[in-house]
Amino acid sequence: MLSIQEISNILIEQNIKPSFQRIKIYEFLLKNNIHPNIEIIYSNLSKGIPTLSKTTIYNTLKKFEEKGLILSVNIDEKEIRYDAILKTHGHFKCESCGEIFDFDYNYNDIKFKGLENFILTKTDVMVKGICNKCKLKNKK
Amino acid sequence: MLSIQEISNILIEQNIKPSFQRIKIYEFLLKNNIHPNIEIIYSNLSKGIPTLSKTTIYNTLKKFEEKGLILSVNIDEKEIRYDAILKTHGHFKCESCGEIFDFDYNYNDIKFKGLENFILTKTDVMVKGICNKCKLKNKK
DNA sequence: GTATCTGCAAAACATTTGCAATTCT
DNA sequence: AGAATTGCAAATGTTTTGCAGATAC
Repeated sequence: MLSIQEISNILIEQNIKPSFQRIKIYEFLLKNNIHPNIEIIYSNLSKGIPTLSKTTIYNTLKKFEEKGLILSVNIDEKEIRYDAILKTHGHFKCESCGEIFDFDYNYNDIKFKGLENFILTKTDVMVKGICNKCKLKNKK
Repeated sequence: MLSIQEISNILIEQNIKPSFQRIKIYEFLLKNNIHPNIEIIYSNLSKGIPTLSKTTIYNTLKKFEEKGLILSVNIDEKEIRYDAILKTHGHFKCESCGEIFDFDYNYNDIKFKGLENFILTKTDVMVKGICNKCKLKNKK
């Protein structure tokens, strides 16, 4: 796990001034690979930082995404979720329990027919369905 | 292009009572393959149906999606878009002009590693970037 | 001491809900 | 008449904006 100093250095490398709030938010994303929404980040961090505001979280996540430090995940119609894992992967949302799972796929396997001259900057494979746990639960 | 009668029959087949509003909304989606949001559907159809309310459009699209007649497209963080094309395809959003393009890909090319026992009900490949037209425009 | 960052309060939107009026059979 | 549909108005919930005070270099 990364130290505060290491996290701070990552922010500086990305041209983001490492404030206390920003370090804590990025640390939370790194430690909790749960594609959190603003609410989850807020309720977890505000315990330790009572003055933390949601506006700061919104501002921070927007800046992180602009700088390429994190990705927003749009699989949930209602709210934006965030992911600090930059390695290519897809997202599965279980429509029964609501949980979001990462899965691997091979980017080069996909032939994007019709986008030959386009510049592709972000790809996300979004899958919905029922996860194995819920599938077994519902069988009973 | 389908007649009102044919559209009506499609709705009946899907167990949807073919009201005037529903027929017009589905007809709009079929005729305009532009992944419209609620606002676009409303502003276009309310010319011909002055009493049409957005609530009805929301209700209708929700019902259409439940019954498998259309798909919601979530590539735009801000709002839901709708698509009457059910054939497997991906969506590309140009971050310069905002337009959404369909593209083809081969579903069977993708190996979903880690979802082996899951039930997959909906897959969408979402790509963002710059479309060719905007790419050329920006070069000047 | 000037830029930036933070956070409160209010605004802005998309979507949902409650409910009464309308329509259809 | 009875059931479903429509649509207005209000509520909800997420994200954005304006701005004043705090913080950092």
